[in-house]
Amino acid sequence: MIDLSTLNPPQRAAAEHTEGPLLVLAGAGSGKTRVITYRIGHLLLDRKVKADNILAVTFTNKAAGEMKERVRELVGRGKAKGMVISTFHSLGVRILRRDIERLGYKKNFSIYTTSDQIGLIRQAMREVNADGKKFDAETLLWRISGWKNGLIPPDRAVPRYNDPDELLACDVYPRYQALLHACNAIDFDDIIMLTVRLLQDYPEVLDHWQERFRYIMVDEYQDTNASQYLFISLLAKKYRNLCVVGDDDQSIYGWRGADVGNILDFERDYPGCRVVKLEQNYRSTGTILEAANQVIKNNAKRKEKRLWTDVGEGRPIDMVIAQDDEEEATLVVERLQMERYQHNLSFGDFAILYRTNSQSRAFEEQLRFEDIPYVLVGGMQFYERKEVKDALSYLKVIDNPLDEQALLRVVNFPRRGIGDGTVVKINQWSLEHQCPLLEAMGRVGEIEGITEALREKVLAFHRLITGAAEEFRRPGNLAARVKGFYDRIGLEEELYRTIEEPATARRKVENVEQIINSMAGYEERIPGATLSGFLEKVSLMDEDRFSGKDKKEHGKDAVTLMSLHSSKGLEFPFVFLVGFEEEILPHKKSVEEGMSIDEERRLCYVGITRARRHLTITRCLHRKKYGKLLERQPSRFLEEIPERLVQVHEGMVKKAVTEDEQEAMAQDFFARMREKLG
DNA sequence: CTAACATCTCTTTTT
DNA sequence: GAGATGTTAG
Repeated sequence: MIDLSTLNPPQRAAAEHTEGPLLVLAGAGSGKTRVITYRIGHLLLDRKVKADNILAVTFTNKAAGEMKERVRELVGRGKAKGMVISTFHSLGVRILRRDIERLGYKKNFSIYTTSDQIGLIRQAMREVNADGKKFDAETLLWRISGWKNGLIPPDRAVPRYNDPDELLACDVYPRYQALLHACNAIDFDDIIMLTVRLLQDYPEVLDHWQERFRYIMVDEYQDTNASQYLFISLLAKKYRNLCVVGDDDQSIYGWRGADVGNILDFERDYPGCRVVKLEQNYRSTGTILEAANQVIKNNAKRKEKRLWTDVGEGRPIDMVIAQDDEEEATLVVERLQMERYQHNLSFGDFAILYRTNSQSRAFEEQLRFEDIPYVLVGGMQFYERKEVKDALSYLKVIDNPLDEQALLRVVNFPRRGIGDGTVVKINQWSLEHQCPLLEAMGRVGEIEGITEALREKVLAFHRLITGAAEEFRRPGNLAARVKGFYDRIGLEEELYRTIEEPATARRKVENVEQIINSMAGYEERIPGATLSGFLEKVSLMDEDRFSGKDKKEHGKDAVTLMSLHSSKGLEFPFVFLVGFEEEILPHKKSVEEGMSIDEERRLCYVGITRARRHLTITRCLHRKKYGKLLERQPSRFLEEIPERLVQVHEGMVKKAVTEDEQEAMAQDFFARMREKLG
C-alpha cells in the first residue's frame, strides 16, 4: 500500500484520480513531482496496474531521471521495472526504431543535431542556387523547424508574408527533407513529426502503443507544442487515462513552438475531466514567494493563482551590485563561501543561475580559482567540441554509412590528402548518379579528373570505413574496439601534431578518451550494448546517467551552474540569480523582436522560485561584451520586486591586478570571514 | 593540398 | 576576443 496520508487534500485527490482525464494545475514548489510519484505508486501497488502500462513523459532527461529515481525509492526497483519514464524525444525514437521502415527510413537512422542540420541546409541552398552570403542558414532552419513543429509537411509550406527568407525557406524545405532522407537521418523535429505520422497512418502501430500505455502522465504540459500535443492526444485517445501537470506561469518554451493554449484548453479537449489546483508552496520562504508573486502578477494573460506558504518569512533577498562581470563572479563566490561556513552547508546546496550560457564562464573561472567543485549543466559543451565531433563522426559513419554529414567531417581528418576539390568532384558525381557518397568513393575509378594517387587515397579511406562497418556489426567489447580503431587511424597523434599548445592538445586527447570512457560506462550498464544505442543516447543528450565521468561526479558535492531554462523543475536551498540586467533578463533579442516580454518575466519567475531558503540577485554596472566594457542598466523586473523584501549591497572588492594585490585581497577575505564567524 | 594569415561574426533559451 | 570562415603563398 502507498500511504497517501502525507499528501495534502488536493495532492491526494490528484494521486487517487486514476481513471479518466485529469488536469493538475501545479504552482511552483507545490509538490508536483511528489504527486506524480505517488500517483504512479498508487497505480502500481493499490490499483494493480502493470508497470508496462504506465508512461510518464517529461521534457528533459534530468527530470525523467529524477522521477524514475523517486518512483523506485517509493515502490522498489522490481515493482517499477517495465514502466516507461522518458522525454518526448526518447519516446519518439523508441517508437520509430520499431516501425520507421514503414516510412521509408532504415532502422539504423541517425539523429541529426543542429550543426548537421546547418550542413544540410547549406547543401540544400546550393542545390536551389540560393546566395549563401545573402541568406543565413540558421534563419532558414528556424523557419523550417517552425513548420515541422506545426506538423506542416514540405508540400504544404507556404510563405505567410512576402519575406525573402520565408520564400527561400519554402524552396529549401523539401530539398532539406530529401537530403535528410538520403542520409537516413532525422532531426529533432522529425522525431516527433514522424512518430505522429506513424501513429496517424498506421492504425495497427497506434493500437500497439495505445494498448501498451494505458495510463499516461505528462509533466510540464504547458510546454508542449502542436506536434507533441497531437502525439499525446493520439496515444491517450483509446483509454483516456491522461493526467497532465503544468503551470502556465512557467511556460518558457514559446520560442520553440510551445503553446500555453494546450494546457488552458485541456478542459475543452477532455470534457468531464477532473481539475485539481495545487496552490500551497512547500519550497520557499515567504519572502521569496512574495517576490515571485509580485513579479509574475504583471503578466496579463494568466490563470489567476494565489500561491501561499506557512513556513515564515525567512531572510530578505540580497541584491548585490558589482562593478563589472568579473567582480560579479568574485562577489558571488565569496558570498557563497561565507554562507557555506556560516551555515555549515555543502556546495551542493548552491546554484548559480543565468539567462545565457555564456555567462557561466566568469563563474567557472572564479570557482576553479577558489578550488570549489562545480557541475556545469547543459550548454552541451562537451559534444559540441570539434575533436569530440570528429571522433564521434567516425562512429556515426560506421553505424550509418549513409550519414554524409559525418562522412564529410572525417574524410580528411586525420589529414590524408583528400582535399575539398576532390570531395566536391566525388559529391557531384554521386549526385549525378543518384548514388550515396560513400559508395561513390568506392567507385572513384569511374570519376573523371582525379589523379591516380588521389584515387588510391580515396579507395583506402573507403576500405577503412567499410571494413570498420563490417567489423562493428558484431556487438560486444565496443569501448576497447573503438579505442583500437582510433589508434589505428592515428587520431591522437593528429591532435598532438596539429595543435601547437601541448596543454590544449592534451585536453583534446582527454576529451576523446572521455568518449571511450562514456562508452565503457554505457556497456557496463546495458548488456548487449550496440554502437547505435550509444550514439542515440549521445544524440538525445541522455548521457548523464551512464557516462563514467558523471557517475563519479553525480555523488560529488558541487555547486550547480546552469541556465534558467535548465533549472525549471529543480530547487536549491541557496540560489544566485546573476546578471539581473536589461538586455540579459529580459534578453535583448526578446525586446528587439517586439515580442511580449511575458515569457522573459516567467523565466524570471522560474529563477526566483528555485530558491528554498535564500536568494541573492546580482547585477553589474559595466559588462564586457566583444572585449569592450559597456554600461549596463538594471533589469526592469527589479522594480517589480517590493523594496521591503530586498537588501542592497554595493560591491566591495577592488580589482586585484598585481600578485601582491591578489594576496592582500585573499588576506582581507579571510579576515572578514573570521570576523563574521566570530 | 596545406599552412599561415586575414577577416568577419557572434551571444538566447533545448531536445 | 575567440572561433569559424575565407584568402593567399608555397
